[in-house]
Amino acid sequence: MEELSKNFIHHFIDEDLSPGGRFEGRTVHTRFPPEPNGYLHIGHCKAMIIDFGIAERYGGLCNLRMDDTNPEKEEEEYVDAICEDIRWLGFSWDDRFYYGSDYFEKTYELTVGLIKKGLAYICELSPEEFKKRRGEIGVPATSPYRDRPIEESLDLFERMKNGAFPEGTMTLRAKIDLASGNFNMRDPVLYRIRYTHHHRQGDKWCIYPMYDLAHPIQDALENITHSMCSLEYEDHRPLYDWVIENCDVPSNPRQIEFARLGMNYTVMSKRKLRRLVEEGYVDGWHDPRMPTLGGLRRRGYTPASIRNFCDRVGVAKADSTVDYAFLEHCLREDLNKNAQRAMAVLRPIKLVITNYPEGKTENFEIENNPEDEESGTREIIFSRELWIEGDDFMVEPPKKYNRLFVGNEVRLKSAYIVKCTGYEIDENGNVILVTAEYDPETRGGTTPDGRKVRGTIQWVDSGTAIDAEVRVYDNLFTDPDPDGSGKDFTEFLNPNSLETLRGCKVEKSLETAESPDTFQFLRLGYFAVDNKDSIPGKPVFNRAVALKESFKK
RNA sequence: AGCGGAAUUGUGUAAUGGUAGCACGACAGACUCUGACUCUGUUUGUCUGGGUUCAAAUCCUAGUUCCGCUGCCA
Repeated sequence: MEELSKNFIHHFIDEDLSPGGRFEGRTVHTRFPPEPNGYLHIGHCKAMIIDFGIAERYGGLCNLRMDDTNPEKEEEEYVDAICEDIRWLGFSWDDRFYYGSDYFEKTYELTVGLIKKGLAYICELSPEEFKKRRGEIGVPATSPYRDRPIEESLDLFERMKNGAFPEGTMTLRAKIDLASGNFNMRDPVLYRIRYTHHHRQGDKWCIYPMYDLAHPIQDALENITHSMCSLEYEDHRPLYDWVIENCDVPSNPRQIEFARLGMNYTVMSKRKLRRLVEEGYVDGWHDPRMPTLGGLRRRGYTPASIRNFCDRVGVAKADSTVDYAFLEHCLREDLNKNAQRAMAVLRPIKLVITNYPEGKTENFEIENNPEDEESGTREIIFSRELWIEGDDFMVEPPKKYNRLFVGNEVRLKSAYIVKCTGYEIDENGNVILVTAEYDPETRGGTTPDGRKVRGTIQWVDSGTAIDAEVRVYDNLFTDPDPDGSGKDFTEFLNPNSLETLRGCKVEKSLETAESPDTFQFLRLGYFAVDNKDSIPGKPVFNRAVALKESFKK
């Protein structure tokens, strides 16, 4: 068996599986538990890589569970979107799809058991009152209700379930330790009253379990062995274990915490992403500048690139900020292998080949992806008048510039080698046209005489080119750490995060391309067609990675 | 202050007492029908002070810094 590198979770699991370990002889079983109150982002993908990945690595299973214990925030709309995003990434849960709310009945029963053991009681303190009694660091909390007789709590809990009391008037609390330094153990609330319609349970329930009660029970009922969650739940682990130990559940899952994904030039918290959407800084959850899976998809990120990224950033318990450039690297890697190429120019200027017959056209066959023979070829049309990229010509070229300037030869990709003979400028001094002569001996871009031509540029036939609108995206924030200064993160929004280029020219093949996934533009970077936004005849391109500066002085 | 965590190069992550490695970035060079990709090379790191040991990123100890918690959210 090959040696895979291990992270700290693997070490824990190996230990649990080894002879005498906690789960010796058991099948590893994990779960991915999104809360259906928003859309998934790349941070969730890291969690999926961990949850689904560990199951796969150990030959186990991973459940998908909608964590919907709070009726106030969760909506069905998100459930479908979440499933779709997970499928898009390529993870599969087969028939192991659950809702946390499916366990409400069982959770209620188990909780009654807790009360019977004298481990939970009905508390009539309001949130404000409890806050006053909660105590301080080193000062224990006080509770006038924790010695309530078991029978009385049992009765009140049942009536609470039956809707006898208004919201906020009582809760069920665990009887643990009012003096604990870990405030989560100071008789935490287990159930609260909410007369809110639940997206699946309707109005069946008016009491809802808290996460700290519901989650361990759900894990145990699903026979989860390893329950991975983010670092902020570390303080809750004693409570998680308390629930497992004291409820009559069939298994004893182990909670393991890891640091969530942080990336520079972005924000990841659902709350902040929601603000960006609701306050109109972006055009919805799927705006290509968003780190949501929907946004990344529209920006040209492939599932493979995102998964690979999340896999390679690793897992640890230290807070980390991963460089956005690494995500771009992972995309480039995938695109290089798999993306179909096409030629386009973003800031076009005209190139006239003066010794090429007027009215004549030629077809060239060009490979769709030089790294992938399976990708086939396509035809491109060549004529006397072409569009070329504005910065592929310079009046006064700096040293080492090997594209077009008067007297220099350059290769028009897959077509001919041309020599620049002149240019025209308008009244403002802008170059509006470049002239060149082609060498008929170099058809297909070859040099029969073996001469070296260093520059190769991209071009589009002017007679058949399609006018396109290209959107160029930059980071959403100007600061690598929008949260770091203590200021509101919206102060660092990048006003130039979206630039729309009109009058771009792209090759005709894009008009009929069946499913134009992703294209690479010569020397400039990679672009993706955003199918959702494209207007027939007017392809829209999104920049998928940062433009590489094409020439450095 | 109480409780719980964490510190390895610019960034992320390995090394679980035995050569501090890998990836990204940056820089330099080679190659190239994409100034892309690829390849080669370079630079920079164990938070600090003590201790144990033939040997410490790893174990002990005393500090420092950072993060999380004081919802009837998850």
